[in-house]
Amino acid sequence: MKLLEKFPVHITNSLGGKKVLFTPIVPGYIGMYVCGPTVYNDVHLGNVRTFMSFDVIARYFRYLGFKVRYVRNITDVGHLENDADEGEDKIAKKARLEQLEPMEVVKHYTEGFHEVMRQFNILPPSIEPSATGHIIEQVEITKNLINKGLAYETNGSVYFDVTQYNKEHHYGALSGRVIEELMDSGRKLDSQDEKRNKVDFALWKKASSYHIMRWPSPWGDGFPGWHIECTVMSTKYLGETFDIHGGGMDLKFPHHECEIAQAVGANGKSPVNYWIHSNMLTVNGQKMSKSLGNSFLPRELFAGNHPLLEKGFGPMTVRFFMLQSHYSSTLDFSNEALSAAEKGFRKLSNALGILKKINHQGEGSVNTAIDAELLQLIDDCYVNMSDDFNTAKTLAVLFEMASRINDFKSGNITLKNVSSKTFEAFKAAYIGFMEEVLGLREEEEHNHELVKGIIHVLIELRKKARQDRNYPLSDKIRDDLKGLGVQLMDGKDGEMSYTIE
RNA sequence: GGUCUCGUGGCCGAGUGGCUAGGCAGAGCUCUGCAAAAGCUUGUACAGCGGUUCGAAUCCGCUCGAGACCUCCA
Repeated sequence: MKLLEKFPVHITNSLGGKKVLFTPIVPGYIGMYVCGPTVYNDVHLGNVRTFMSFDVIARYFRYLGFKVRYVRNITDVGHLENDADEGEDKIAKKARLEQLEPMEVVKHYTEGFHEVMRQFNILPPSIEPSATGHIIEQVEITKNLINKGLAYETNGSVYFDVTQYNKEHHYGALSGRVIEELMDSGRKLDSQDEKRNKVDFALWKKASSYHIMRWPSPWGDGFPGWHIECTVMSTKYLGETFDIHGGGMDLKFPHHECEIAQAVGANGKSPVNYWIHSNMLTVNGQKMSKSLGNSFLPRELFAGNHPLLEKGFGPMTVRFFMLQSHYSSTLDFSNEALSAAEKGFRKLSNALGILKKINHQGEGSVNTAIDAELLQLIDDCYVNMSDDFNTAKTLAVLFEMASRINDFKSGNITLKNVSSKTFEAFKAAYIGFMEEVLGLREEEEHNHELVKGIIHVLIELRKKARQDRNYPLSDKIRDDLKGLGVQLMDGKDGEMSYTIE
């Protein structure tokens, strides 16, 4: 745990709202739970941002040497359209609309979700449990809460008694809500006859005769409420109290507040030590969301097939773009910002390619000032990441490192003046922070081998033309290729490289 | 209506009491047959008003503006 001692991690804990030193329950191990997607629709880029934020957090902890158990669920039942009695499960609704079995809907969108995660280089969690796989546990905890007097059954449905809970505990600690205000504010819901108080929320819902997703329970056929699945799955795999719980800011209330109430009610202890909430992706200042209809889908982004986009952007460009802001800030999505990100990312990516080809050739007289600067840059990466996962500042350091890499290449810095130990550490750090921590790799070449072969033929022809000083021809080759999105770059000694848009 | 967050230069976006964020775009220069890439130099900023302080983008108050949550949402 040397790295952790040198660069102790500080996290802004949503519970309390302060930046605090992170201390795991068991030294060297971290249990982390993040609310996953409800698989009733395509994931959009706002969803992607959240999973990317926690991907980087898990990656960094692992880079520091922690063993991380990362649990991210799949919500495949129990997500109500609203909290009223007529609330319909999202999966069931989608299935009805599309004339599909609910599990067909779940399968389809789960696979789509995984594909998107793969495209953005978001690593899979250690465990990916689904709500339908934990019906028994959800029934058990509901029974437990009834026995403790914290839940009640009405007409085949079971509700959590928030007012009762609040007598001994504090409902609203995470979100800063005051129960009295919740009682008499907010919009009115249609039918709440079944609930004792409007703040109560469903643990189990009775399935109406036409409802297609249903399981037997002590209260008749029904299906679980939304909040209970996360309580069950997080504590089952991570323990009654675990280190980190993450999710989007919009889940803070009521979802995460309810999770706390359920866990405290059932187990008598606070479930989570550190709550982390990632902020929203906005479009023209407004939250990107399915209900607002301003979502960007990944495939629209890649193809540039969206009214607000002038062209397509690769997933790594988007990843870089998102990591340029802090996870806790809103980030505005626009064509212009993405174009800037594309060029910025190319710079880092080029440097990565260059660095991988450079090897230290034995030292001469070491310049201690340069050596010290390079070592400082490595430390800066750790310091910034340990400071509440500040990817924006870390990227600024990586840009500085990229400049040094170009210095190595151009000879502005002679490698002989750098100790081999420092160089190897620098190389490992740049590659490590780029690829392992931030998950930035070179944009996937979707080009055919044939295309690459043809480009190389043209490069050879152009080389010949240049040797013959036939510049009109060599320029035509270069310009025509540029028109197709292939940028040739002449290096020293006839060396040639190219980038493809 | 209640609770909360935010307002940084042409654009995006870090930063929380004094010390260059960074990227993109712009200007000049170097290198190059010309480009591109790379390097060097460079300008523009902290919504407004008032207060605390030796000193505030950073703390406090007010005003204006934007957004989020209070209903499903990452």
